[in-house]
Amino acid sequence: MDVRRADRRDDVRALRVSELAASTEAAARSLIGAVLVHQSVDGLAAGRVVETEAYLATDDPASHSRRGPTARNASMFGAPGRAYVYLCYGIHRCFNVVTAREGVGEAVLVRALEPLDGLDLMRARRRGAPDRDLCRGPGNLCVALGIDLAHDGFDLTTGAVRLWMPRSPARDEDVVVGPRVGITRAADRPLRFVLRGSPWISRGPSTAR
DNA sequence: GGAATGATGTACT
DNA sequence: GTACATCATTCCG
Repeated sequence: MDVRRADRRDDVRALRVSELAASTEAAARSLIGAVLVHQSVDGLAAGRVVETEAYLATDDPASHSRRGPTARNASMFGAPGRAYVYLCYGIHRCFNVVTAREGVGEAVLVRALEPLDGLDLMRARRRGAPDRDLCRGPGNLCVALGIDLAHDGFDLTTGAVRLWMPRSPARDEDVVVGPRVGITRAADRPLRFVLRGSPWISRGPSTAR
């Protein structure tokens, strides 16, 4: 077990649900630098958010909420500050932070983390992957942190999976904005946010200076 | 190095 | 049947 617990870092503070609601794009930007922690029976694993994408309720044909609630996306329409975890391509899990008020259907997809705590646990969960890839990509980071569909709808302020906000928000010039990746519809909209120069990004040109 | 491919749940045509 | 907010592996140059 790591000595330095991620939820006792002095560079983060508790998430306030109200700060997510103003706009999902703003939330996606402000989540850069946040710390995501999962305390499970196997131990604690945590990483710093370095890549996010906003998915909106209106004029966003790439969003799961575009056609209203279903069994799968129900928590995306639920309370803000909770998790929306879904199965992607029948195999992978993707973790989102619900941002908009109940009934609206907006969320921020977390696409990559810088591993911080519980590296050995992550390595065991990611069997054979190099450290560089432990939390690279939305499916991979869920494996590394042990996040699965059971966490769908979890309250990220009180539950086993928690989100801690950076005390010092990333400066505008340290966040690269660009088009979302891995989608075909609305693929040109600048709704992806990346920590400039981070080596932990999933892919794409967003480490550009 | 890059492109193609298979795995496969959910939701749509 | 087809598309999809993915990833690891295989094949090719």
